[in-house]
Amino acid sequence: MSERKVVTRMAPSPTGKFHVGSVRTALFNYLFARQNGGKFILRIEDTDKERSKKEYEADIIEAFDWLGFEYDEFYRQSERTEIYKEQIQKLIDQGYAYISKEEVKEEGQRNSVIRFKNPNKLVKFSDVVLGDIEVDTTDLGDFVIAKDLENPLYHLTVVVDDGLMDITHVIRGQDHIANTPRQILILEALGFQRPIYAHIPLILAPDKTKLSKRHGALATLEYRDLGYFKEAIINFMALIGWNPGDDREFFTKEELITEFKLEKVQKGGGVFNIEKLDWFNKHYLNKQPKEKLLSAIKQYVKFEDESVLERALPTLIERINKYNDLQNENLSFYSHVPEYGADDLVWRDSDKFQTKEFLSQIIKILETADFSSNESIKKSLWSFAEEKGRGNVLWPTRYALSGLPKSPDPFTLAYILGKAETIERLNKAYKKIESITF
RNA sequence: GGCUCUAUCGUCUAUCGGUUAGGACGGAUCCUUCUCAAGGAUCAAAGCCGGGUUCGAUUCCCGGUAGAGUCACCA
Repeated sequence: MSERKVVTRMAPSPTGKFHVGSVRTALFNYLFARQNGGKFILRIEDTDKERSKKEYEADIIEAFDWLGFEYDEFYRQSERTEIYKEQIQKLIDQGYAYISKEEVKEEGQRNSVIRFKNPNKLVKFSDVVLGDIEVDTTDLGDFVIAKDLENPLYHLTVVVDDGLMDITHVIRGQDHIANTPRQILILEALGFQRPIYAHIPLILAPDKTKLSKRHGALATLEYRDLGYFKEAIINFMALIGWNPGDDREFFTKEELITEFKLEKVQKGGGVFNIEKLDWFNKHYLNKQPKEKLLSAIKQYVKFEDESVLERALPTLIERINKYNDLQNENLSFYSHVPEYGADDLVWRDSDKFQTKEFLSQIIKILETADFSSNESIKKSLWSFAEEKGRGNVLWPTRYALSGLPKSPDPFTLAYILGKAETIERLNKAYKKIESITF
C-alpha cells in the first residue's frame, strides 16, 4: 500500500446556496483530513457558466467560514481550463476520446462534442462504507466529457482535479455512486491513481427522499440566521450516519476529529430531524456566556430597559431552543404595560369582588417586600397566597403583570419588572377591576 | 423501466450468533408554586416477509417485498 498523505476535498458547485445536506459531506471530509494530519481542499466546480454564480460561491465560502471548516487549498475549476484542455487533448491523441458529430435535437446543443470511448468493461471498486460494487459500464455508452476543448464537463474535471490534486479519499454522497464507474474509466485512461471511495448515506427529508429545498430545508447560513449555533449543526450532522458506538451524543468539532471513524459510517440514509437539532441547539444555548446571550437577544427583541433584559435573561432562554423562537413569544409586556380585560384578572375559583380585595392586599404586601430576587418576593407573598388560595392570589398578580394567560410565574415577573413597575401595574389592575365592581 | 444501493421503536441509532433487543429525540402520564416554560420520575414504542446455514439468528447466505439514488451537451 502506498503511504500517500491523506487529501480530501469538498467540491460544491455554485449553482445555489450552500445546502445543509452538504454540510455533513464537508464535515466528514474535513474530519477525516484533520484526524490523519492530511489536507482538506475546497474546490468550486463552476464549469457550468450559465448556472454558476459568484454570489453562490461567496455563500459557500461564508458557510465554510462560519462552520470553521478551514481548508488548506482553494480552487476554482473555471480557472483551470488550460489544464483540462491538455488532458482532453491527451485523451483524444491516445484514442480514449473522440470528437463526435452530433445531431442537434435541442436548442443550445452543439453539432460536435467530445465523447469518451467506452471500453465497455466491468468496473469494480471497493467502497469504504458500501463494500464491493460491480458495474457493467456497457450501458453507459460513449458519454460526453466536454463540449469542446475549452468547455469540459463534470466527469472530466472531477477526475482530472482529483488526480492532479492527489486526492486520496473521495468522500461524497451516495447520489454520486452511479457516477463512479464513469469516473474510474476516465481515470484509468488518464493513468491516475485510484482514490479510495467512501459514499456516505444521503440525508433525507421526513418523506424519506433526498433532502432538498422543496422540503423546506434551508441553506446552511439560513440556519445561522435563525439562531442555530454552528456547534449544534455540526454535532447534529455528525450523528446522522455516524455514531461513536456507545451512548455519547455530545461532541465538539475537536472531539469529532479524534473520534470519527469513516469505517463506522452507516449504509442507509438518515432523516433530518429538526426537533433533534433544536434539542442540540438548546444544549449549546445553555452553555453560552451571558454576554453573548445578551447581545444576541438584542438583535431579536427590543428592550427599553437594559436592566429588565438582564433580569429576564434566564427566563427568556429557558423558553426557547434558538434565538429566532423569541419572535414567536409574546414579549411586549416586558417593556410595555399590557392590555387586558378586567374579567381576565379573576381566577376561575374566585370572583371579582374577592379579586379586588386580594389585589389591594397584594399591593400592600409587595410595597414593603424585598425585591432582590424572585425567591425573596415569593417569600413575602407566599403565606398570603396559601391562606387565600394560590390561584386566587397568584393568577391575578401574574395577569396584572403580564396581561397573558400563559407566562412566567408572578414572582419572576415582579423581580424582572422591579418594584416600582410592579406596584404600578398592580394599581392599574386594581382600578380596572374596581370599575366593574359597583 | 435499466442499473446501483438500502432495510432494528415515528425519527437518529447500539448489538463484533446467545441481551428482559440498550440509548437519544419526539410522544404520553405523574410530580414540582395559579398558567406556561424549564426540570425530575415513569411508561408506551422496533428486528419487512419467506427460506436456508447453525445447538442457537436482528446479526451470515439466498429469494421476495418495500423504499431510495441515478440514468444531460447539470454537477
